[in-house]
Amino acid sequence: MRRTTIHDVARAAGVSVATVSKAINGRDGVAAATLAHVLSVVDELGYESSLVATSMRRHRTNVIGVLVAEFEPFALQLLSGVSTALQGTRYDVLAYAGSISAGEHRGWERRSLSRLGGTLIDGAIIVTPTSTPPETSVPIVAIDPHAGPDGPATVSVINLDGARAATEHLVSLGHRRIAHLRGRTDLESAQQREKGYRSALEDAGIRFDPTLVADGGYRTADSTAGAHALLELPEPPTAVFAANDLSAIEMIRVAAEHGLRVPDDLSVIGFDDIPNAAAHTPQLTTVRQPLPEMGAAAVRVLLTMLDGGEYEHVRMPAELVVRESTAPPRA
Amino acid sequence: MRRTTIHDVARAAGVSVATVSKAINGRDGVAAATLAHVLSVVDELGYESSLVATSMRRHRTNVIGVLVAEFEPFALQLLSGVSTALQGTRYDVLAYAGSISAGEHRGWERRSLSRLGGTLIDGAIIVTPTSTPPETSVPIVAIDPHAGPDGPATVSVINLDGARAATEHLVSLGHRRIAHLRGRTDLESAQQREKGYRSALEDAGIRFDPTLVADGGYRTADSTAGAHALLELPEPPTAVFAANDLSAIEMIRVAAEHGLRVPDDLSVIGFDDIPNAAAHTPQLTTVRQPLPEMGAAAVRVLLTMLDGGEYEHVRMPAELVVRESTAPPRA
DNA sequence: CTGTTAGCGCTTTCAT
DNA sequence: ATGAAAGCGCTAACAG
Repeated sequence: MRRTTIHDVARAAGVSVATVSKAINGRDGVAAATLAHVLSVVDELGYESSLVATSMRRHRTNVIGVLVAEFEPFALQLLSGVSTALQGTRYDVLAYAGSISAGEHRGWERRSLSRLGGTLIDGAIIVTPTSTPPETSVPIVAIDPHAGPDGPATVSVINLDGARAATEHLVSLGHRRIAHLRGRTDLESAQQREKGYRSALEDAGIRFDPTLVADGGYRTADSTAGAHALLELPEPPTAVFAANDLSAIEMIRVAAEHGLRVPDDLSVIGFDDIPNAAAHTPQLTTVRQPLPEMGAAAVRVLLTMLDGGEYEHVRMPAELVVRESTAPPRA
Repeated sequence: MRRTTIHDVARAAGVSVATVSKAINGRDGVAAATLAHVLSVVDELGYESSLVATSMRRHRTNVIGVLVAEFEPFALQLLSGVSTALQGTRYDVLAYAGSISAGEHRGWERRSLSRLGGTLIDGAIIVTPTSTPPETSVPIVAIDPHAGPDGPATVSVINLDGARAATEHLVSLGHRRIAHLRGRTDLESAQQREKGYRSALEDAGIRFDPTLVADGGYRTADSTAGAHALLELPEPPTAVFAANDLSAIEMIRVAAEHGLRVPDDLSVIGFDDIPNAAAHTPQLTTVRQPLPEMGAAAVRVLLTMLDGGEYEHVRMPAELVVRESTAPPRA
């Protein structure tokens, strides 16, 4: 079954494809009678122009791309905000997970951008890119940007303050041996969170112990080893600040494997406040990022850029949310 | 800044575009030396072929489309499952919310399908379509299908049993005046859930009262009026079975406006078990749909179809999850 | 082994 | 007011 093309419409209406194109796009130079007739045929045949073909000729599609490495909860929440913010505008959203078939994780955003940009999408919102995107054919804004030299537009939370708040919360509960399961170290967010952790320790007069920092990479699977390592330390921590909720949840799972209960035997705090954080047992204490709002902010910046406006760096506050996974250390 | 095209590569490498194309796609008929040279230029220039242009010529893109009306939690969870299931295959995922700019909700899937199908995506997974999709140029599978005559492939939960379980749960707590905030009545799922509700009432010897059924439409905004109507009845219900979690949550919000607390003054049960259900206060009692698994099932069916296999109707069990939003009626 | 050519579905000058 | 033709970036015959 072949799709209906503009040629089919033209043939059925007894006019040329050029006329059909004009009729559909409201260009003038079409007689009222012809217009009505063509549109009725379009309707009858259920014709819709191919996004691909249109995109190729006209260099504008009215679709915004959200480029992600994979559809994990963080990206999904952002997407939800982006989608809501785009209601009532002339733009549709298209979300693309470009690293799935590629296998290769690094550089996925460049690949996606090259494949979609300039055609198909008018602008892109890139989530957690693995590098600072190069000058591209379309405007882009990065959410949770790479740590390299500042690319144009970014939206992120004030990670340093968020991490400080998390660590201070643990300190205030009486913990002294506080570990950090860190994030994807190529991202600015992970670097800032580690920095916030260290600075809060310092302020509390706690000596920084490098053996208490393990890699989590922001992903469940990448956190397992680090979580084990932390708990198998000769002198294990009584609390851990995980760089995001996914690794916090994995931390808790691994702790259970070691016979440790949270928060009784170990306090765990995360970062992000994905929907799963509050749904988890125990409910996760975390630092909330206003994900939908960040998505909306990215849309705002991007639309401004598409209208020829200036780019911007948006920073939003992160907020400590105390729930059940943190408690004072055992006596 | 223009995007790098195959012409740029050809020029830089001093060969024709045809040769570049062959080199990139591993076709034979290219000398080893030429191949190496071309690939090095490709690398240097950071060239990636345009998905759009490729799609137009070759009628295959290795991308699967997930078509949704909007990115709400239900679709997002499904997307997550789809994405995971596609790992390790040669397919990428592209999610498209086609009704955003259109404004018009009805028929969004036909529009999306026409715009993307045949080009851009090799197959589509359509979430809650507003009609039975017509024979199309690409294989499709519908999740939570329309109630019309069966289109080819579908994936859904056994809604009737799920709804019965929900209603029976309410009955077993001692409720007799049980309302139903129903879903999008054009969907099979909503019809089956209402049917399950009525059949469970009947089995319990409770006379069906049509004034206890209000419209919710599966969306927060569409549930508000129905929720109010139910509570303003001369003889209001003591429990309500909301057709999905979004409307259950709205039901609870409206109840609070009426000074009613859940579950003390009113029991509310939802359907779906979106992440927010467990995160809500009070935690929502609901009927769980295995959303990620359903997404994965849809992928499996679609890949089979893409390989020339037969379509299938997958039905999965729904499971009652008792949490905090239901309790016995007040004495 | 390499290049020339046609054409995917559409929009846009430019003739008529 | 209408249509013929060129061309967006690419691939697949086909010639050389």
